[in-house]
Amino acid sequence: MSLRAVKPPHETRTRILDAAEELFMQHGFEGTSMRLLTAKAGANLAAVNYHFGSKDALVEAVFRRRLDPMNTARIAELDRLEKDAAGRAPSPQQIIGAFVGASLRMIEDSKNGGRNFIRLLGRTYTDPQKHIRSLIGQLYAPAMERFKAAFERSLPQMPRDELIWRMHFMFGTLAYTLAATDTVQLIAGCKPEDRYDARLLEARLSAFLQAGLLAPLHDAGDVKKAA
Amino acid sequence: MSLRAVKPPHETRTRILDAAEELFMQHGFEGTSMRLLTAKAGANLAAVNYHFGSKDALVEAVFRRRLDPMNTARIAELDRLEKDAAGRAPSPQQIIGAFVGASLRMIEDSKNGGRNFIRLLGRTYTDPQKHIRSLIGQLYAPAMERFKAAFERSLPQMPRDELIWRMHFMFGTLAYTLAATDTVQLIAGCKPEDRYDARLLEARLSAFLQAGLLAPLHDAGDVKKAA
DNA sequence: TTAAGATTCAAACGTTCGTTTGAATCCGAA
DNA sequence: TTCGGATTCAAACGAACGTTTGAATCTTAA
Repeated sequence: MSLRAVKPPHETRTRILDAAEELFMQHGFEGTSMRLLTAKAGANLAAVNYHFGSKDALVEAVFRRRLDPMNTARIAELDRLEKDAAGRAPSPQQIIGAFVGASLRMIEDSKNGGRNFIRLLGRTYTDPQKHIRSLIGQLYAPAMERFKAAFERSLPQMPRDELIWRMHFMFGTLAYTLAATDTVQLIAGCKPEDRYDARLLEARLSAFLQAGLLAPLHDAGDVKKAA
Repeated sequence: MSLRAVKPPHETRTRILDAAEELFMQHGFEGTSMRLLTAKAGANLAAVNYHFGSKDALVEAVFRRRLDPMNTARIAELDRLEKDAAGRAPSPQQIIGAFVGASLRMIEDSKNGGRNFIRLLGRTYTDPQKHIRSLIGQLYAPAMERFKAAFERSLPQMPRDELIWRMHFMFGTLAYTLAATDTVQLIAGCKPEDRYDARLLEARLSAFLQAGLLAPLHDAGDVKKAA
């Protein structure tokens, strides 16, 4: 039919996921109504419940669609690094690159909603709803264990507690950097355009993260920097 | 009246702010209904609109109550550092300590809702609603300019662009660390109890931030670490 | 004690929310 | 061409939302 031909060539399911990705980023989960969402997707109001079951299930589908392949790619990249290292452990810099690269590569494809998703993802780590946070944690778990083990092998002299905290800090820096767009202007004077020069951002971010990860160890008692 | 005596001794306005702080942290702004909020505060449903005008105005009041004094304290601490330095610029480590310390000191007071607020604040930097982000930015602006100038004086050899990004990264690490509570378990094995040993957390965080801020500069072209 | 302003209260307002329903329509296989 | 499952559609559901109202109550000062 002619009316049908006007719609984008994607399936309804995909159009809904795309619209959800963008609107969730713009207005949040609760701030995005089914009516607005289905209208943007060019679908009927009932389409979400038909295809996904509920709004919550749609949220889950939005994250699964992108996060599973992204973490699979991370693990594959880490596998490749360890294979190339031929027995020796990859360097912290390489491991950081494998983790960060996947996010920044997705920022670059501006045609698809990859950039939108990354920004949405970065914010969702701290979502108020516990079941959403635990979903994210669950989707990340395999990659996280894998990278933790890689860092442990690469930094055998670092106490486990300390490593976990530094991974936490690194993850946080990445998450915030990806989620915060105009908040960058919190520190005034930053041109928001070059946020999306992914190469430059990756260079800056990697340098920061690597230095933080390798920071001199502190004493537990009183704290003076060791270097 | 005896009924009145049962209520906490605070004024209604204060009880509402306290309840809002906690519920906004637990359920988010949109996820917290006026009915739940006023019930927790022991106030009538209409009390929020009477005392604050609207829900949005309440959100603003929640942030102003804590953020203004916190940033005033930050600036005062920085003033003290610069006075003690007697002409010379305070060290990056000292400047970081002045900024981070204010947040972590507020985490420690567990009687008041300071800890709740800090976690709420850490998440709100990336809130979907633009007017909320810009409110936060507005409340931070004076302190941010002040600290940016202090870092510039302390690190005269660092390019301005680079410094802004590194401040952005530092701010992100702090924000995420404060907002992410159970997300720490993303990197499995972390005991959530010692999150609130503020001294230890501050030591770890400061070491990480300082190393990141002072990371070797990279070349703009291809990126290999300089050290 | 009384008058006046501040505050609280129960009740209701209109709107929007996510979801459900059952009929209409599409579409590939028989 | 015809049938049957998949999909779309308009319409409606009850619930929950933020806000408003006007009377009741408390508080304070004359």
